[in-house]
Amino acid sequence: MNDEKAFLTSYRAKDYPRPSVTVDLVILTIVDAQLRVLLVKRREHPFKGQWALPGGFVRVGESPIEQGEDLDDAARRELKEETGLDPSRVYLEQLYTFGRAGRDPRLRVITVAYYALVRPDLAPFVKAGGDATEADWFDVAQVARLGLAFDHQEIVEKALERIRGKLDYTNIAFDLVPATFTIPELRHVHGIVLGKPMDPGNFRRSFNRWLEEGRLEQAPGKRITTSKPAAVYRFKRERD
Amino acid sequence: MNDEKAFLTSYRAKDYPRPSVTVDLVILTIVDAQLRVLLVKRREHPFKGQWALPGGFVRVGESPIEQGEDLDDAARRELKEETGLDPSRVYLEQLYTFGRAGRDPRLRVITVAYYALVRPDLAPFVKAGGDATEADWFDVAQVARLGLAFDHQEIVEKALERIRGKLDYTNIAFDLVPATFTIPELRHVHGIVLGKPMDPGNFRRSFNRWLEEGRLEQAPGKRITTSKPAAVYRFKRERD
DNA sequence: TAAATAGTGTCTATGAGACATTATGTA
DNA sequence: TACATAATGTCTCATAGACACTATTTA
Repeated sequence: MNDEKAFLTSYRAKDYPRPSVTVDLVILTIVDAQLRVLLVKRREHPFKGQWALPGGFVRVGESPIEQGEDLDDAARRELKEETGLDPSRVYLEQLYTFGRAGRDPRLRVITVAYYALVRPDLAPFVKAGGDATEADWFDVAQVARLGLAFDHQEIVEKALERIRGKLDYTNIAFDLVPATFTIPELRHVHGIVLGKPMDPGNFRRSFNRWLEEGRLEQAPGKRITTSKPAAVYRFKRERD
Repeated sequence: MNDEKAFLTSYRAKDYPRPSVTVDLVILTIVDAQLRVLLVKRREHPFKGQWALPGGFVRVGESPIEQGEDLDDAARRELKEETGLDPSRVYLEQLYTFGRAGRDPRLRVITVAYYALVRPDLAPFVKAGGDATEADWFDVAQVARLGLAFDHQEIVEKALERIRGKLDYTNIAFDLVPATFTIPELRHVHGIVLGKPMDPGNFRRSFNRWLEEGRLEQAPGKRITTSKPAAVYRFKRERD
């Protein structure tokens, strides 16, 4: 026990060079029938003037008992800072960690990337430019042309890969529609994310399975349309 | 451009507290019909004397042009150091990043976890205790009882979840059999990983599909057995 | 020839994809 | 009533699970 105390004080890991660690966020939503990602314009070098993923440094404490914030908390904090949204109302998941030497030309930065799914009815409330930075939603199909800063293009692609893979065996699609939605609306979302239209009949079949499984329930009301209105559903709130 | 230079020198991120970053490895193989993980006994506090995942600090450079090693390289280096195996002959994939404040009682440590699959014919060559540390292979079903150091139990569970999920839609099972193998042998591996025996007929059906897809090919020779010997196959070497 | 294991075949249920058809609400 | 879209139904094909059966090699 004395032994342990002695060790704790003599521990020298902090004498070795340490990297900076950031969280970067791939914040996605659907606007105008396009899958869009929130980007911020860099106001400083490097990559000044280019678009980048929102993100920031993980807060680290220097004492053993006050070590700073958890990674997930850092991601939630950044989400809140960049969008103004309540993190509890947004799906957030760790994506991958990018740490190539030289990915930041200044110094060694390792970034833990997260992706977030924002329901489109909340997207308009995202205060574009939270802390006076320019920010906007971009069609994910267009970001390659923008020439993103750092390795952020790669991070966006990894996020798309992930959500496309998880789309049909998880509930994540429900975080890309408003609180209530119709079958055709959800079908369109799937089509947009996967980049190809879904068959109405086949999609409905899957949808009905989800209903039977209890992941969904019918909601009161109907959509105001110019033809036959569709029934309205909602997601039964408990996360997978 | 002058502007940029000025910024690079004045950049102050290094004045903020930074975490230590490590890579930890969940190195798996199959020994005696059990899925086993390589653990090392800690020789220092904290958790002195307890079993832990092998791992180590990511090497970080302090100059912008010499920033240290990539994360994947750090994982490969640790793998080589801990097992003596050629990393090019081992399947290695980033798993998840664990960074809860307090997970290391000494100071803030964020660890990027990787998992590795070692072919069982290579496992005996793993020099248990590479750098004079005690090391051994443990049945994954038993590690919970050992009381692993840090949050390593959680990391192992995440690795198992990952490989179980990827088992039937990727080629990873081929990294848990010797270079040549029979259908029953591969079937046993699947059964061991998933924790339940596979049906011989059904498994063979899947196997034949992989053959048709060109992921496998028949190899010369047969197994020496006490009854009817099975045909021998090998994996067509190109990674998914 | 018996034992053991490799290897084959069959029946059923499930889900995906393609596509035709019917139903229902609005203008 | 016409139009638009929601909703249903059908056919085919691929795959998984359960399980019965045949074939082949060794001792």
